[in-house]
Amino acid sequence: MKDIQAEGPGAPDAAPETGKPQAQRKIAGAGDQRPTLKTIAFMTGLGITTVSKALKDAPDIGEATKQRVKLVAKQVGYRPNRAGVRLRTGRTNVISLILDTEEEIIGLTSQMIQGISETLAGTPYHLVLTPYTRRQDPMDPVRYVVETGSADGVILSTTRADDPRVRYLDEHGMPFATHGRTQMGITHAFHDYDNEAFAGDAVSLLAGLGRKRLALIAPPAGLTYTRHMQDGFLNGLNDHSLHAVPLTSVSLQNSIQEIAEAIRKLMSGPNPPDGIVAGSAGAGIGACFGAEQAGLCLGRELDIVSKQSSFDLLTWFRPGLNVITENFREAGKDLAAKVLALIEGTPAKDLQTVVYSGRAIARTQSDHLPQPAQPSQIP
Amino acid sequence: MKDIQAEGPGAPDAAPETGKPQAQRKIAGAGDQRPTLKTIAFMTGLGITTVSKALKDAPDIGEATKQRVKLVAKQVGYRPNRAGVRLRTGRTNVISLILDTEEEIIGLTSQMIQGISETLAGTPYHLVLTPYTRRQDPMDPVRYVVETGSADGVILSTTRADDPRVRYLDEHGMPFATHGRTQMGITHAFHDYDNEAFAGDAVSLLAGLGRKRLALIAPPAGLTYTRHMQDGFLNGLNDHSLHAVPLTSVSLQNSIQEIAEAIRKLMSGPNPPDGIVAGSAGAGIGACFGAEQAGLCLGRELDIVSKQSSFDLLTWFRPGLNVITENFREAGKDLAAKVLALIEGTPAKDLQTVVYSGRAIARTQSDHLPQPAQPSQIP
DNA sequence: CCAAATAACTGTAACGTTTTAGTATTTAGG
DNA sequence: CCTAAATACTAAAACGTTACAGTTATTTGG
Repeated sequence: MKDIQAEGPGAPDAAPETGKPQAQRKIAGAGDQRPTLKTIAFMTGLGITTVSKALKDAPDIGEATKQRVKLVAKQVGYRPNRAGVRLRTGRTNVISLILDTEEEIIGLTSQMIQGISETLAGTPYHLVLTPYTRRQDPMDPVRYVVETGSADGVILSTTRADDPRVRYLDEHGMPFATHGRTQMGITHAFHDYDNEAFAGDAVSLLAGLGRKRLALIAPPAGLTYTRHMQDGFLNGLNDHSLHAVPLTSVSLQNSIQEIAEAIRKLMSGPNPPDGIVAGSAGAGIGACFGAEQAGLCLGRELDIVSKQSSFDLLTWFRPGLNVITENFREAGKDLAAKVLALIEGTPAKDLQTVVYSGRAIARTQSDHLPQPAQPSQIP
Repeated sequence: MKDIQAEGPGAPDAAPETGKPQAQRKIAGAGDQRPTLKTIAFMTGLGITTVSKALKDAPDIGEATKQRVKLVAKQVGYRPNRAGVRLRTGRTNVISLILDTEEEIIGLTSQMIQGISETLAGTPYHLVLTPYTRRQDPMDPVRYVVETGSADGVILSTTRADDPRVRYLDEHGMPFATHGRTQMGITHAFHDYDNEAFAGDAVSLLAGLGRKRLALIAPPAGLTYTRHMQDGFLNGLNDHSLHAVPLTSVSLQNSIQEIAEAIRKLMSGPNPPDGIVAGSAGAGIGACFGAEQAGLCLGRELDIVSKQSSFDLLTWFRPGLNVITENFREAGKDLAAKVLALIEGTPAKDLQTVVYSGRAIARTQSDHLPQPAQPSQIP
């Protein structure tokens, strides 16, 4: 148990005020005189080294002394100076979250951050955001972190089956965990949602509703989970002897409007699907709009199964829109925990998780008062 | 112009590889041998001091020397060591974003982060997230940042009219900018959306649609913009001689479900409103659901005007749902710029902005194919 | 009783940077 | 020609921390 050492915004209570509220400071941002090891050394009459060791329970310090030092440290509200530690040890106490700011699976960013913060609270770790845009090379932020040593660990999102960032981080020995798997023969920590199961369940659900011709709004090509979701979808179709309606013009990356338009076209064209599996909340919404613009009624002419983030937006969105939830908050929580474990030496092979939230339940029209009373199940 | 000094993930291109890809490192996260001032000093045959000064264009270094030093620095990919700088100067090159993780005005977090990152790219600043939950004292993260001097500047969200965090930061001389104004006689940097104008416009729009009895889904009590929005709403009602329908059971803080339920009740009760102003996208969605559950049709029995974040979700959501956009990305961009300006010495009074996106346009039913062709304007 | 081992503590150096107070060398002023 | 000032450069110290190599006392064991 790091006791006093545990620093960070979520750490044990703040010290009683350091002193008087000093009006001016020499350097921006620094509270005037915060206690250092020297302060404690002076107060206890011990050497700086002794204090340092006592605080981290070194074996060659007397028990009584440790107690004394810790007491004083707590009293004066000692918090180790991050810059000092970092300079000396190279340890940054920083986890870097690298994210594609343009990607916005609705609640993803905030939920993920929330989860990560939850894990990091009470540890000395800070969360630093290292975003990049699509115009940049995705390698940029990764290289930056490694080259400048600006973090002890990294969390990656939007993972690709063959992801150069993963190779780079692995080669450079930087601890990292990815949201999503890879397929490149590198053993690394990851947290993934079982998109295959999701798609499979979605198909089963639609099959149960009597649907025969299904379309999938899939993630953009290249991401690992694109394959997973497609596999699950196709296997599901096979299992239930249903037909696929190809839809390649849009992916989850497209805007709601674009998806809506694509779905409208699809539904208005020849041989439209009677069931749609949407890989994200945005796609689900877009699909609804598109179907409506084509003059169709969800739950009657077609049903949709959509994924949504833990931010519960879709559940009550439309009848005929069935929802399976992926919990990004949990993902963030777990990813952070994995990175911390890596840093502490846990082997990556023990830090691989695939989760699945469980099956969705087909929702009936009765959940939606304003709709015509007509069961969505076609027996 | 900080040239070479400009560090950060968005900085000029990375150095050509430091050396061979070393497999093991002494300390996690550090690339093996990255160049320091000492390296450059050795290479140029100059003293460390000279190099340091040359890189920051000190006046007492010869022009030729500066050129030489900068060239070498660029060649070896020199990046100042953050810990060194921070230890020596107290400067962290960090901006801390303090946010209530439970608050989730749909795109807020990610949009804001995107904006902030945009400003910070190309500067040496990193963005550190310091979240807190409702169970904590909102002062905790603020105190933490000040006491540990862990940032050069702070961005606050969910600002209150009388906000102890603002007082604290001001008293301790920590540069900060708030998203939203305060009313406590402290001059500080802020970026605010003109919620009074928003509500006023929303009312005008509903008045133009012939609506007479309006309800407002307002922010939770205590936040500054709650007052603004209410004022705008009430003034608008006055101007158009409309009536207010009180709605106090829910605020923007409530979940979509809770809002939907409250609106359903409201619409089913005596004297229901025929127009609703929703202060956030979530509230707008909830209001739609609630109205539908009460068996009403948007655009016919009632109209709704909702705010939404720049993440364009509502525009095509329902007919009768009119949208006014608040751009959180711009807010983040501006807030970050303001904090940087503060750090560089710009007085806070010059860093106060209220923006307004402009009026919404009443949307007609014809935008929505599946709806009965019936104009939403009641002449 | 002395050597060796143990326990408890400490000084020095170093991490990379900037600031302070310099030292040479050249130029200008009288 | 000598002093004063300007120019170009630099060594040393310090920021707070930890690793390393000690240094005392005290205890053990032969």
